[in-house]
Amino acid sequence: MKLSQRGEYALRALLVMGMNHGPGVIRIKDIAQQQNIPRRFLEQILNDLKSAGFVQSKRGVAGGYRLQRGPGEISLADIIRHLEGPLAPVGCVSVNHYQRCSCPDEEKCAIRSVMREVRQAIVGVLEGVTVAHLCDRVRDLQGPLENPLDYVI
Amino acid sequence: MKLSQRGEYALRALLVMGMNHGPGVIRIKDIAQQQNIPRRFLEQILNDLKSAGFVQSKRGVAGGYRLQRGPGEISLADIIRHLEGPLAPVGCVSVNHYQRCSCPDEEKCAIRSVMREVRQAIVGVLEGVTVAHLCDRVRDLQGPLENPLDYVI
DNA sequence: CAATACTTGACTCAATCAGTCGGGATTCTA
DNA sequence: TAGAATCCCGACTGATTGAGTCAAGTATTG
Repeated sequence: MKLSQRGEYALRALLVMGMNHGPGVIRIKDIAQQQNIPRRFLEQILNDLKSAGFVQSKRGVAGGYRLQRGPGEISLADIIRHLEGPLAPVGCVSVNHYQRCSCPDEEKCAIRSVMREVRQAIVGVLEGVTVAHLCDRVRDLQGPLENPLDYVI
Repeated sequence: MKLSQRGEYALRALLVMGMNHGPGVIRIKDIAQQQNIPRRFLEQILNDLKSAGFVQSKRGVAGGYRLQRGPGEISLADIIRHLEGPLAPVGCVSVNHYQRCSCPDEEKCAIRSVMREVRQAIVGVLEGVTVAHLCDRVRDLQGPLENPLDYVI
């Protein structure tokens, strides 16, 4: 029940890209600085997000990254599933990555039935939140007083 | 967002002890056989559960393990917290094991606010289920037709 | 062409996971 | 009181994962 550092960095980076979504791109270096993420490591992560289709990149001098789809079309569930594997706490209740467990009778397993509820609870939250929602939250948390260019994530 | 093998074995073992709760004890060997758990590994796990106060043991010929507290007083949240650490997906939303993260401003962090919801969802389920509840579920899932001595977990 | 970015793959180092193993300490029973 | 059955304890291993680092390469623009 843990989000890795890698996963957290990815979310933060995607959020930055969400906040700045538009035709242009953002440099890795800027994201890294703004978010306190080791640059080399972030490179690796963005590369991964790219080959998974979450972001696209542009090389060369004015290069950088941007979201591939709109921020409203990327749910946290999608992202975390890609980065960390199944959301379910055990394989035997995972819908997308089901894996049989070693218990005598899965159908009658009480632990499984609880874990299914846990899974539902997690997925319920994470499916419902997109990068766009995250951006909204940032704006809410920020309050209307601050300079919109000064936002913090 | 994962329960380790160790954690799963522990839950299964505790459930067996819950189902057989009474003055007597159950042998490690029996639990291991019934639940398909490597015996040596289970020894290690039960030892841990013992020093954490979940179970007590009796040595010698008629030795074995039993729950220390009543099955209704042990929540899955307690058990999993002991075995796997924080239930929260990130340290910065953990109530019992808070840990600051590297984001610029935690109070205004949108990701954090989502993760707090995820934590709440998980904890909500796991705090509400005790070993006694698990036993009830076993009986429900089993149905009234079967021989009560034949139950399966 | 030079500077600036992204790209790719390999590499390290530490920690955690899932067990295994040997031998020791207790307790019951004959 | 011996011996068998049980739990107890610490060390050990081998594989995997986590968190980065690094070097050299490729594309783009001024």
